[in-house]
Amino acid sequence: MTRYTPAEIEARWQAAWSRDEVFKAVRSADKPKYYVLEMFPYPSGRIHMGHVRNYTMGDVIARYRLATGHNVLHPMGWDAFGMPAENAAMAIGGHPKDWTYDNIRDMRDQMKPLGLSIDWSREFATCDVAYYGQQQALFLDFLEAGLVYRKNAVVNWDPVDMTVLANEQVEQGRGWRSGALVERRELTQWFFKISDHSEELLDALDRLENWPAKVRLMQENWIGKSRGLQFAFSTIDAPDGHDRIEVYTTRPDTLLGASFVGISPDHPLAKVLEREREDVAAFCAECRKGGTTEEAIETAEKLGFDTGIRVRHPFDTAHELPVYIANFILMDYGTGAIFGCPAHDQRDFEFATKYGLPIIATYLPSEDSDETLTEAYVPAKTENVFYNRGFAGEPHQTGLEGIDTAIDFCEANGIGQGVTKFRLRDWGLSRQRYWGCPIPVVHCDACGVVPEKKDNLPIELPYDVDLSVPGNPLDRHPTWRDTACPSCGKPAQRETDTMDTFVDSSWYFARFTAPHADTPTVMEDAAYWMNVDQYIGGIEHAILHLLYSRFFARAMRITGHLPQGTEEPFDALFTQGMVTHEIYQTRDDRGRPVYHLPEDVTDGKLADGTEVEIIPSAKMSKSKKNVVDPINIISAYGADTARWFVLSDSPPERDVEWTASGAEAAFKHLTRVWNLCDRIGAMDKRAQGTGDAELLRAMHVCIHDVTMGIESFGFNAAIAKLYAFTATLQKSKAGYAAQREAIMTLAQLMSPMTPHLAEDIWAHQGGEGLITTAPWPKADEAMLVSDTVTLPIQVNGKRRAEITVPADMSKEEVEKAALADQAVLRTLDGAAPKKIIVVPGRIVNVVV
RNA sequence: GCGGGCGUGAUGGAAUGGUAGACAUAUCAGACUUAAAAUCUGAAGGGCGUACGCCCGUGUGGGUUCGAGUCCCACCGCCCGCACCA
Repeated sequence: MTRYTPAEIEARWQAAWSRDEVFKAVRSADKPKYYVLEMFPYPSGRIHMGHVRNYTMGDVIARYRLATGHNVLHPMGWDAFGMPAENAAMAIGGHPKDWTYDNIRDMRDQMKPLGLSIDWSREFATCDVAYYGQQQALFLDFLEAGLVYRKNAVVNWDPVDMTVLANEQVEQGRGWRSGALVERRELTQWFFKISDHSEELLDALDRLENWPAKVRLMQENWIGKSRGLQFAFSTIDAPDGHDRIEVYTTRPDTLLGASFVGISPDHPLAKVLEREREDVAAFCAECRKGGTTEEAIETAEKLGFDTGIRVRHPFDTAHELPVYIANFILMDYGTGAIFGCPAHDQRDFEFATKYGLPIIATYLPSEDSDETLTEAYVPAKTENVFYNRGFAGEPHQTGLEGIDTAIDFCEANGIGQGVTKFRLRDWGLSRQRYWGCPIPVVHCDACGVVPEKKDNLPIELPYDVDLSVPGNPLDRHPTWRDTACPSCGKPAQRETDTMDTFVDSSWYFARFTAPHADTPTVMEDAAYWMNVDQYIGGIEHAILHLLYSRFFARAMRITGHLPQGTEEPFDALFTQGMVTHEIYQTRDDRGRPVYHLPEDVTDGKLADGTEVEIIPSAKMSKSKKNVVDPINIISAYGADTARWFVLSDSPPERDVEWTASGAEAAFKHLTRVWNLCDRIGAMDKRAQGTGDAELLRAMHVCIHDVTMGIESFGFNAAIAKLYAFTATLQKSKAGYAAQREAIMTLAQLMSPMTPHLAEDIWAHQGGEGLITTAPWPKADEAMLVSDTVTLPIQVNGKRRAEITVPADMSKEEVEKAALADQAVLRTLDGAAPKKIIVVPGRIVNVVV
């Protein structure tokens, strides 16, 4: 008897796969292709259990597809640009580039022992010059196609770090790193014209049948289509050129309830007034404090400033409304101006109450409702209401009908037109950062903004930078910034902004199809491998990354970098849950929590006997000390155990709790299977036994169940079936031939999850070649049904008995047998059955 | 506020409208052992009963159905996404 030694087994089989290049993806016409992709990692330096779960799921799919005769592409790379590298360089010295490549090396070393079926020859990092140089080429093509442009935009500006911050990087109005109060600042930035594709990106969501409905819905909300009316108020006493104020509303049916007009502090009219009047300038300055985040806006007090300007109501020119500058109106949504209807909008209601403006209802719950409102009346648009100030259509109609008829009425009377607007804004890609892809343009005094020549690409990041001073080191670089204008050749300056790291991850999936090409993609390769058949990653990327990638695929198709039909690059998407762990906590003398590592806690106690408080499972986090390092698990139990565990217990889309006992159990089970293989291998080869047929039937049922499980992402259920079949095999008294067939099939069914153990069993039983490339077992339909079935018998829907009958028995015969059953007769107690329902192979229900 | 999801033993969770609780953890009992660990075997939703068995049971209340964890309606609770969006 030998022992299960994963460390030895796993190294051996990984070497064998590598030697035979079984995972190398090569274009071939004789097999269907299958592209499996997991969202590539940021090279933080350590892999964590979440990575293990994500890549194991992808690996199960990839290995299963390999076994079912597909030509599989399963690549891996690194999302390697970004702020952590700069922060690390600033905190501990060193260079972002060195830090990043060291981390990539470390993480690759930690990942390889997992035995993933990855074609490592396709590996790249987004910070490789070869990658971002091609990204620059894409940028130039996008620029030429009008998919990128420059404009002024309001951004979060950190005055200490001297950089733009993303909304996610602003906490309570302060820069997350510097702690400085964030300012709103207007800068000239590069934008992708994603909003031109709003309609398309929205409509195409319906075709993504194999995406989670949740993700599609989140994208739908994010794109945010709305239909409304755009029209203008004519002004009184306004500065020249502002005799009209354009507004947009989704509730034109409330037009008669308008009691004021509000404009954004960034509205052109506000800007004119700001220059002319000190009080307006002071108010606008006040509004500009604080960031642009939802959070900052949410907490800010609603402020208004009466400009003294008046506008005429379009329906009644004698009716004048005041024009306020208000801090809650955004310049980049709609027209940057609104009309306020306090009766039907809570925010307007509060504003009107604060500034003593009239509250005029245009619809009410019913004809006899009181017109004096104590709060805004905001019913669902689908609710039927009574229009007391309706101007279009019936007095009784729903909000939706009211809106439609109002738009029709206004259009017919020359007051504005119906307009569709989207919430989705253009994607600002400029970052005042060093560790990113340089934007390949040059600023020339004579020629303006000039795109670099493709021949001059890549525009490589300089290595010799000084990160000890805040701000973008590219701005201060002595020689890098200075260059010659690609157009006139005179001295000019490079753009020093780099691209948002989301750009890097928006096309990596396409680059994997030709990772070493000297063009961004190669048509034949992209045509062969695209689309990604199965994409797997976290729900946290439901909106931005996936939306940007969808846009990029379209942009790359337009610019000739992807073939037709790749507009939606991910055929199927799966969002997997996290790996969680309990938190162990005690309190110090001041009652503050002190966290303890799982390995320091035994039976709810510390080594010194102190009881710990156990906080329910939560995302693994260093600060809570509830992190389990995959490396430790692999060295203690092997990769197969780690892989088996993260797939078992919980459905893949849900979180799975890591427990020491669960990991232990996974290891014990794999040991049992290994011992079982050993035992069967030692059997007399001519040994006959009993129950061969039953064992093989159970085996075919298991093939069927596990295959279904893998195909439907029911990995936990598939594993449960494998446990059950292992128990059956363990107890079987079948002969050698049947047992050998059973253990080899078991190994095959386990091979996507525990590939190393599976290979070893295969080899041990004398299997031909590698189990990894052996064809997937097929369930014999004939073997799935047994000769007899046990049917439960219900009386009035309650289970009372069961009968065992031949599987092919007719309905009539089954009825007869059911009614003859002693337990049934007893329950019936002489009552005559009214009806008998026989569901063949399933159940019998007797109704009295 | 808008939108979505989820509520099943002590725990994680199974269950094409057809025997609720598969499989696993934790628990208990037994075998092996001087003993423990490991391993193996078995028990186990709650209640009543010696037993055959009976009653109750998938958040709560109703409905559809021969039959509901599953479908429909309402409510309660939890979780997630979006949101001064005009």
